[in-house]
Amino acid sequence: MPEKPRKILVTSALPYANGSIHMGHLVEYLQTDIWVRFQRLRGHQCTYVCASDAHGTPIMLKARELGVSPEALTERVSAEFVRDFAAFGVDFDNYHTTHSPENEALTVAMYVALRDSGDIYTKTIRQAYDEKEGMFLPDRFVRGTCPRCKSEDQYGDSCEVCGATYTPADLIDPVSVLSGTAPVLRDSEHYFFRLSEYGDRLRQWMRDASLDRNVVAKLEEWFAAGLQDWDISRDAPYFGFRIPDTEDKYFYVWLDAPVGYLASFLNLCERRDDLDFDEYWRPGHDTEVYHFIGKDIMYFHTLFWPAVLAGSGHRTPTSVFAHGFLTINGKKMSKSRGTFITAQTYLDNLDPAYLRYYYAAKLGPTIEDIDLNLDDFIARVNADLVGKLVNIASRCAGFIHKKFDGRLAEALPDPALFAQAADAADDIAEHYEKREYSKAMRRVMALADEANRYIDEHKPWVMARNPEQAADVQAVCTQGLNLFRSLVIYLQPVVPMLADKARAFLGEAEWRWDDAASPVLARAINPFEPLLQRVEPERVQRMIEQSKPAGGDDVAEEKDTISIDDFMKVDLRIARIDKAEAVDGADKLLKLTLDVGGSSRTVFAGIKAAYAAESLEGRHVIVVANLAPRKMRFGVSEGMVLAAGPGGTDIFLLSPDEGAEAGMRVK
RNA sequence: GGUGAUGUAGCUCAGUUGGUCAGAGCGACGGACUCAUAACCCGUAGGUCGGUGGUUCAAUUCCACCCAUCACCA
Repeated sequence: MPEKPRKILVTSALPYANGSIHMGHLVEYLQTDIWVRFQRLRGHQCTYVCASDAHGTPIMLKARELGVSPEALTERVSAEFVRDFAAFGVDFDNYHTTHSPENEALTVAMYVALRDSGDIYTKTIRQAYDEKEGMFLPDRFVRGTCPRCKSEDQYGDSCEVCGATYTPADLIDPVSVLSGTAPVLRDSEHYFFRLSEYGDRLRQWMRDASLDRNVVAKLEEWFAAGLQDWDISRDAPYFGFRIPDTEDKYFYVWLDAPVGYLASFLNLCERRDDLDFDEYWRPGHDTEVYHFIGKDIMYFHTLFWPAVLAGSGHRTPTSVFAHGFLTINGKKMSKSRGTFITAQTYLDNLDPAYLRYYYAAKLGPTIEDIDLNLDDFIARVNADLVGKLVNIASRCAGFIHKKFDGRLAEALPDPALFAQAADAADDIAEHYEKREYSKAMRRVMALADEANRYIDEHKPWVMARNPEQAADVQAVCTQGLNLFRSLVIYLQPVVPMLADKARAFLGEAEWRWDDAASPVLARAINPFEPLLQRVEPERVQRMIEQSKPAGGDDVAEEKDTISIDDFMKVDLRIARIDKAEAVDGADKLLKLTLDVGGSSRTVFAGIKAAYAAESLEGRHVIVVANLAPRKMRFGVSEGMVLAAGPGGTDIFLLSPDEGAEAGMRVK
């Protein structure tokens, strides 16, 4: 089934050069790298490029804070990225930066093409401006009180409490996070890209790209909402590329970031005779281009990016592959829990092969999130990789060396069993191709079970006691080692470092995918050395400890613990229930009228299943008095009464001891 | 709030165009073995397939609503 060699260009999203690579980033780079290595193993020309995303306000400000130039900052961070990626075996053909001459030339050229074809126009918009800092503020750099639910200290684009979306101008008491001063609104001319003109072309592209079902659903949603034109400019000061024919307008970082894919590739083409830029980026060629991204940046990669490419005379991506987010032990990564694990901290404690295998064992082609459960991680890696796979070689190699001078038998005793493993190649390849890595891993491990069962059934250690059966011992172990070899070839894209060691042990040169179908026989192999150590739980524990913040400062911002000041923000009061009544049409709610020391207020509480309304009147409870009012279907709730319990009929209201009076503060 | 996704044995996950579909691996328990990094092999474990209604001869699989978790809202 050898296919015609394909020419494939693959990218991973460009990491933003203001932090460290962590476990979450690695999901994407490892998913991509596995796919790339698989394609190469199959004999295709697969080129993998990436770059640091170096522009934008956050990097500019971080550099300023550190007292260095943005260039110096991003260069330093990029060097760390390169080191981390290399350690995890991420095999880029090129790693570049968006702050490069190639990228500037390409970005400007694409902009000019779009402008000349009428896809760019200018419009004056009104935006938050920090007069003290002398700059316009991105939405996230303004904080204030949510106009809808009145929650304090919310971002300028949306409220984390009630989910409302708005603009910084809508905030009550807005404050610039840079200077602490109140921003003013100021007019500025911005450049817009006519995305709205690209609806039909994008729909067509969506159909051609055979995107994941969930990605299509998301796109349909956006189409239904109507495509809006895209603001591609930012005012100085800004770290980025200046827009031609302007003095103080810069390209928005999200315009030049994806161009970085082209720039990195162009930079590589300048060094490689076998790669032609136009063959991959101009229409009409038989090459393939794939972008691996996280689901959070689908908007940019499935709408803006294909439109910008098409509008500037380039080809559109063959497809875009989106993955989900990583949780650790079922929760978002958290510094205080020690699950904000950087690549470096992982490497200080554990073998990258573990993580590559574990991610592969959990990854599928969808945008579903995956969970790194550390107990499962230890069990899975040890059971599958060490207990099953490596064990096959380990239990056969000894006999071959001790009894047969390291020489394999002339023939396989059970060709059918070997064929079974060899025949799985197509299925496994298809799984890899479709990014169904978890299915591929399952299949390989099932074959490993077969191999172990085979050895167990033939018991070479028993036959070894009988000199007449020597040939059988050699044959059985040769069979086992060949099964092992085929499986390792299948796993090479996932655990290349393990495969390299196995290949050295078997004394072979480079492997191709098809080599899994033909056994190695009648030749000497090298002494067996442990190919992979078991995961030591203590190491995992240490990694967690090392990932926890050293001081107490960082803990507070993690929200797992709060300061006394945070607690004092909560105004807890004793309240007397004056009236309690069932709410018409609500299954769980009781409407409570509370006396909170002179003032009266209404609170809806979901305690109907646990308390009869009449039984409550007159009793004292504890209420959160300064909770933002919340509009409910049956009226506005002006607080919350405290209760414990799992819910349903098991709800238990908190009461003060005798003597407490309505209105007293709880602290 | 709107939209989308997810919720299956202790853990991680398969699976069903509705009827041997209630599964795998790990863990646990029992047994066997000793070649192997206490690995491997055999067997057992009975989870109302998030909840409540509905459609149907039949629903975990279809529909509605609800709950929980997550994401997106340029």
